[in-house]
Amino acid sequence: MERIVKSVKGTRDFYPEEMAVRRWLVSKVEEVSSAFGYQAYDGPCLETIDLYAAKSGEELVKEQAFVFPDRSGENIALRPELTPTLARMVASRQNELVFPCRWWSFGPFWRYERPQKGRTREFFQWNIDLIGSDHISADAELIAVAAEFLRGVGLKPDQVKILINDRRLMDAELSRIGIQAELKPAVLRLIDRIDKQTADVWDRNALELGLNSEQLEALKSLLSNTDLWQQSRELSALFASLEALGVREYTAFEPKIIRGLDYYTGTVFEARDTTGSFRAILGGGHYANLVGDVGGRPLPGVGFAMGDVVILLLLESLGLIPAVNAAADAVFVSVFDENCQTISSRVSARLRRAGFKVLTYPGTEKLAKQLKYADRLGARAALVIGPDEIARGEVVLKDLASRTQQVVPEAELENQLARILAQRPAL
RNA sequence: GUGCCUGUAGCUCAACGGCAGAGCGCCUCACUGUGGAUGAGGAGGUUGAGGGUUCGAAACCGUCCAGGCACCCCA
Repeated sequence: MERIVKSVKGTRDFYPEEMAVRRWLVSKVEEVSSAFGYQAYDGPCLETIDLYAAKSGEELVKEQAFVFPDRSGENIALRPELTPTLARMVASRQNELVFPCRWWSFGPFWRYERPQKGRTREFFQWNIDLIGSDHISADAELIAVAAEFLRGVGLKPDQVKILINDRRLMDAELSRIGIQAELKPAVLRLIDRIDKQTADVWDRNALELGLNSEQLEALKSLLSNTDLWQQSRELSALFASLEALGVREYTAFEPKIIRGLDYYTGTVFEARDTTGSFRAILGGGHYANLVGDVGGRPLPGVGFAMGDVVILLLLESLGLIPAVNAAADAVFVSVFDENCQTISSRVSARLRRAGFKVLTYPGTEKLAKQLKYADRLGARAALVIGPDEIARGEVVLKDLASRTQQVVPEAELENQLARILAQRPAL
């Protein structure tokens, strides 16, 4: 077995079963994206390192991107995120695009990280952005998109929550309790990891940063104040908007949500399972200037990204991934023997032209083996056409799910097949 | 990139330094033109890889690989 060449660390093979699940996920993503009027787009998977260098200093690119020289010596990166690509694409056509524009994308990304549960080196990510609006209802819309997606895959408000905060509010609050501007970035980072450290360790880290004990107490009290959002005009409007959009129950204010990416300037949000046993499902926020780093005129927007790994782990754990079977609506046409091969081929072709999904057995193995094959593929129906049936112009039509069969005149085949396929398979 | 844990048949796991096994799954045959049953057979392993210790290693020791947990970061 070890003679088989290994796959690259942190990558996954998608066998038909996994591929079916991925395609199902993408179909849900596309469904909700289209429902809100978003258009699909994509960029290249290869980018020059310069695209990311604009945001130099960020760990995401310096430490976590796959970077290698191409044959001419130029440094190429496998895209670790889509936002810089999006920024370039928007900036290049800033004069012709219709703003605000609503774009979504689903594709592969790579990050050179230590793989563990919920984190791989190659993953797929849904990106969705509304670009060119500063209005709070744009923020509300993206959060509603996220909520409707979660609802669409069967998650209930008690299983998953979109936690929302606003960096402007936090900035104002930090000022109010007397934290100097230079200290704010470090304090924000500290807030971001409050749930990862024990209370006394966190307190000690806060004091080491330079906070005095009154500031520490004030900070802790504001982080536990779940009504703090009412002091923010933006967040008040946002939650009212979410109420009107019918997704309020999927959302909650959470002052501990900061998000790591620097370019968020307003609303920030992330979705988590309520048991807290998984990583963040999706994360996003409002940015003041998408295209500034790549040489365009300032353009605000809001967007989020969702990786395929965590959401699928969560859905799997809750039994929400539907059994997807490519052959569930297929008809299996058996081949009785060498002499019946032609008639089986004819019937197959006729059924395919009539719109059925038809597969046959290559060769003339004994019927039992052929039917077992059809059964294991999960085909819905099977045909047996032997000498007796040919002589009478009939076909044996088996309903593989109910384990029943009937003899039907050849002319009736399409009708009877359609009838069986229309029924829910009995389990 | 750091620390810790794990790795035995396709899957789930046994074997506490002494012949590498079970259940499920898989294949074949029977039930003489029919698939989730039953019965009878069978295949499948260099114990993640390559070293060391030992009379003897799946087990003990160090290296590498892979996965998981905590950091880091984030989807």
